[in-house]
Amino acid sequence: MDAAERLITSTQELLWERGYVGTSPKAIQQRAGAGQGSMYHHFTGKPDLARAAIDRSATELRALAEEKFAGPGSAYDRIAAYLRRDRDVLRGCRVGRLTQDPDVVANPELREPLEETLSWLRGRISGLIAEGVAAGEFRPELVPDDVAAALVAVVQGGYVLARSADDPALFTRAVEGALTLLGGRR
Amino acid sequence: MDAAERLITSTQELLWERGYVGTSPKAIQQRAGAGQGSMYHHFTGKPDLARAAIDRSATELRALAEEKFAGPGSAYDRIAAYLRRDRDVLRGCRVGRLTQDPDVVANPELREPLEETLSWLRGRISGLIAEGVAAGEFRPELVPDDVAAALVAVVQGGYVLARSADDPALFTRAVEGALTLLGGRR
DNA sequence: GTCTATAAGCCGATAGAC
DNA sequence: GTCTATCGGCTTATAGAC
Repeated sequence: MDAAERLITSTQELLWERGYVGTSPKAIQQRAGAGQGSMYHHFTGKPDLARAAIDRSATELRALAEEKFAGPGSAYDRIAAYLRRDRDVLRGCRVGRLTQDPDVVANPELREPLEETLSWLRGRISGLIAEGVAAGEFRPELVPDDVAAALVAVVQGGYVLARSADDPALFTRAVEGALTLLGGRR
Repeated sequence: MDAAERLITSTQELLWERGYVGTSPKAIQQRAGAGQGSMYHHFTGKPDLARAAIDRSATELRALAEEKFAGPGSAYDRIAAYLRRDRDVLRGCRVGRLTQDPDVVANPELREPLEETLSWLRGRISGLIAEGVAAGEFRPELVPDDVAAALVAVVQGGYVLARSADDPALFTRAVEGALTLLGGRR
């Protein structure tokens, strides 16, 4: 693994753990085992490197989600598989957490991959809801885009609850509550 | 308003805007119009002042929520009133956002008010769900604690969605989706 | 109570040698 | 490509005068 690559993965880790404001070039360099010169040779600065790292994390997240969305079973089954997928809950969401970073949200270059990822997620789930409604699996009054937003929000908010109490079980509670509300094969 | 008071409210604002890691004593002092000496006279340091500010924000949040929970109408009505209450959505949650701050979560003194607040919120909503189930207003299979966690998560996650897209409407989508799923007076 | 002075170290970056 | 040197400014205090 070359230096540029190590810088990106180290930045991914630090952004996940400490956010953008809490991550310094120095910390990135130390974790990557690279010097100042190396970092500023490969990237124009902290925002440039962060963008590369966020893009990488976004791609990883989509792949993990798609694995469940494309799995077997009914629309409900696939949504449930996504919501219940193995997560290191107390670490939070590698993409969603950056939403709380003022310097990320204020910078269109850095916010773009966040918006794209969460938008894709909503769209993917919305399609499954529509599919389930058409199949008579879900109540017909469900508005796919709204329900999808609610489900994505439950995941993001589940992390918040879990971290506030230092207890992953609260994430599970929120997800199970949402699945009961969704109520498949009524 | 004396200096100690101005320091607390300034810290509340900055924690809300920039989080704990992103808020420096210097920035607090400038916003409060107070000097170094003043701040370190009234508080032992940044964590001490932050704790006072977080306690204050937590109290404010509970009061705003209780206003809706204690309002008129059925259980569904009161939950809907809470979920739909006026919010400056793009600012995020003054309490929930601190959950993403590694230095807050790592410090039991700072995490405590977060846990208490979100726990109280879940408990309050759980009680309303149980009330609604008993009244035949909600489906009997709803598990109050789980549904309450899901609804609190929708609010916290709604902020995430809205901030990711710089669009408050996504918060509204998530909340309306959740209310449809909850489906009062079935 | 509030002020100013001082501190060691980090922040994000640039410059130029190798 | 990577290294070291240097930069002005910020960080989180502490000390002591007023």
